[in-house]
Amino acid sequence: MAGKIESNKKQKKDALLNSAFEIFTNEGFSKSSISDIVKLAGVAKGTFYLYFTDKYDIRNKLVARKAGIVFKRALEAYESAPFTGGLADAIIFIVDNILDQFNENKALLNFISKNLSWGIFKGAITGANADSEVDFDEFFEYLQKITCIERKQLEIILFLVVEFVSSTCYSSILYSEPVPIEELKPYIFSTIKFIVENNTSESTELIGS
Amino acid sequence: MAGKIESNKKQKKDALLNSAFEIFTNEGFSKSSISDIVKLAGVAKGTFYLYFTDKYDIRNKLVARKAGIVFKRALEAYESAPFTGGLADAIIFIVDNILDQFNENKALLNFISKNLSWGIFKGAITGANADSEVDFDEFFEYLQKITCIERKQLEIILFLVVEFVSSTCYSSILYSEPVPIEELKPYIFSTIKFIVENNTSESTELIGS
Amino acid sequence: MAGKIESNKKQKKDALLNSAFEIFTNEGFSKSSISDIVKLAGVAKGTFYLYFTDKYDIRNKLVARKAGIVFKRALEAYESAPFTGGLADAIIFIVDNILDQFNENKALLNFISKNLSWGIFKGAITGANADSEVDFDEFFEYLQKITCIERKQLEIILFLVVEFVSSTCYSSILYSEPVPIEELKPYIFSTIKFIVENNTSESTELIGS
Amino acid sequence: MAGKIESNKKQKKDALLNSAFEIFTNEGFSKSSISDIVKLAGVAKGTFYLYFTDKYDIRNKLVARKAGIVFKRALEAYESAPFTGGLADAIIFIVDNILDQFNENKALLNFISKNLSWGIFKGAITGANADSEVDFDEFFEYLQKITCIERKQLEIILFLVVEFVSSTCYSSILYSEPVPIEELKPYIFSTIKFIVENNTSESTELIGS
DNA sequence: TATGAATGAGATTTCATTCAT
DNA sequence: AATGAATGAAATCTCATTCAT
Repeated sequence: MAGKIESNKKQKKDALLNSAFEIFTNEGFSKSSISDIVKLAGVAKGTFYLYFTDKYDIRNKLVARKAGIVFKRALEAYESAPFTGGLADAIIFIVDNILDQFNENKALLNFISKNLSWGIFKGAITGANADSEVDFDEFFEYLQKITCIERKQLEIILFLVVEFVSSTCYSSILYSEPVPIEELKPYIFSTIKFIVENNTSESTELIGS
Repeated sequence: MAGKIESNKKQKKDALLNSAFEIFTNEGFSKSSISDIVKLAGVAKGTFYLYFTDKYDIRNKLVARKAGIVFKRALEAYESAPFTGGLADAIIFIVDNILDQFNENKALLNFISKNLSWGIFKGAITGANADSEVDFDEFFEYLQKITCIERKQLEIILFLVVEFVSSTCYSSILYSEPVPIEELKPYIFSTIKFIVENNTSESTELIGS
Repeated sequence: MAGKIESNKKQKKDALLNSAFEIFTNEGFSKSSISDIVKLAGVAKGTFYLYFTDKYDIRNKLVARKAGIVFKRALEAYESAPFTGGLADAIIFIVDNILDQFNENKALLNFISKNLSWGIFKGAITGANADSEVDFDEFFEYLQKITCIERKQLEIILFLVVEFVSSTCYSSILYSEPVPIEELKPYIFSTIKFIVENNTSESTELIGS
Repeated sequence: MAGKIESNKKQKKDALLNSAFEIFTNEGFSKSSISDIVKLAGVAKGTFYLYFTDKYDIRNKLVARKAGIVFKRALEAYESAPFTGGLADAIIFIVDNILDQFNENKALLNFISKNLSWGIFKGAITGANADSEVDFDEFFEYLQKITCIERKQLEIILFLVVEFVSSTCYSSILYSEPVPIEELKPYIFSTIKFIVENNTSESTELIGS
């Protein structure tokens, strides 16, 4: 019984999140209204305020959730691939997978890249956010363990990579500007390789890979 | 005196642009209203609509104008400096100057980086936009001439650099995340150097420098 | 009590309709504002938009409703009168009653005749409009049954009468132009008599009257 | 020289009248603005106020002018036709011609019938209005002379005919409701014949026709 | 929990009119 | 006579938020 109520609650919340994503990507955030979202979700206006404090709240939870899903998929692909190579190659593998996902789902790219900042990314990392699909903290510790790179250095590297990739892929995938993504990939990958290898000791290797 | 009317018009338009910048940076774009802007500018509400179609219009014109000013200053500093070095060093010089400007004026950074995309950047390049302070087209041709790099290649390089710098400096300067800008600069500069040199023939040098 | 909410809604809508009529007839349609209407109705501005899409919407609903009331009253008078005579006399009786109503309430005449067209009249006939006080469809079928005139013929006759009466009574009642209504009535009635009798078989009589 | 200035003035005024007609018929009176009119006319806003006091003023002058043109044409056709018959037939001839003109130019019908009232019609009759193309006064005296009907009687007859025709032809020509104009004409004409003949002595004939 | 009618501040936008040139 | 930039009151319409049910 309680479970049914629980799942019913989850259902409404999910309906709101899905509707919000639909509206945000179609109309743009500033032109989206809570009225639109609840109408599409098929719930009453008041219900919105039971789960979210305002438009910004639902957006942030949505970004973390969507980014998490993308990231989780890429990680799963990486883990199930017969993989050998250093940290740089591992990151490139993951980035490549993410770029492909975005290429398939441009609305998603548009939404995430317009709203994902390093701040939200780090916020998601804390693991406090229940809406995120991944525990970034775990992933971080995992990376530290297998690369033997100190936390701060690792954070800088990831920061540079994340910012570089997200900002360049945006206009390339969505508008083929200045060139289509397939043409841009070599530049992106070689730069990632440089960023990673130039900032880690030469001997760094993925332990256990 | 037809000139008097013209100068009066320019004055009104400038007052609106300046006020809009003030309001946008203090209140944030979505919380800024046209009412606020005209009040601060000291003009009537209807006057706003003589010069701009809506809030988005004035924002875009403002971004191009402000970005142009920053860029122009950096270029002037570069040109008046006793400079020797390759293209990479030239770009690094300019980027360094821009980062310093942003560090001094964080509101400006916040405003520009939230709204400047490669699209707007390229839009500004066409020179069609009368609100821009620089003719990027000229600059582009100038670069081509002195570097002997073909247009497309040059565009990709600039794209990578612009996106990389603008996305990384944002959280570093404004929030010191993941590290303060001075600590991040070495990473940024080495990456720029890599991007430029890895994508140009080794012999590329700034002619006449 | 769901009924309480329903009756509350009806109350608000009625308040808006009544206020709109008041404002429209006093100020004229184009000088009436939604602000004025809601102020008089004692509801919030937003409430207006819960029930009507704009000024035109409330006007059309108002015309149908008011015209329906006038018509209904005339019909009731006709039905409760000890009446003998043909179709022409029946219509004249009804028209006479309507003219008297308008003569008593010139604001109503002004409002209706400026906005009532055969289109709206026919629209009201469909019965789709819930704001109309009469089911014109029923009335139409009723007329057909008792007069044995085919639908199309009946429609033309009514059209001619309605247009003739509404257009002539307007300036006569409101401005006594070219002559006061009492002086004009003989002309109107004899013309109605001609229109009806000239376009129906001589034997047409109201069955059951 | 003075003539040139005079004609220049007339040119501007005409441009304004023509543009106003264009805008009124396309956008509807209430949605037409003086801005739109002057833009289409290619004159400055201030110029409008040199010739007209406001939107209503230009509309009324326009109605009188347009109605006058239509009427004048019908009269000319009547005068140049080899005509025999009574007053009723003469009026029917003129009405028929007007209906044909309206059928050819529905925007004109829409504009005139929405704005022509007996008041404006009579106002036009005074001949004071320089924008009217006809001197209705003359026409009226002419009619009196040849029909020997007293002024008041004549006015009532014309009033009934004008209102009857204008209100019925509107929805018939524009919307074919309740039937197309060609199908409605017999009803209109027979009613006109009735109105005229029933209200004049039997011997009334057009003298000199 | 869930609803959705009601709110009303406030945002955007229009436009007749003026007046210095 | 002609212009058109400027005005600013006033209109329309939106929408986050509340609260009685």
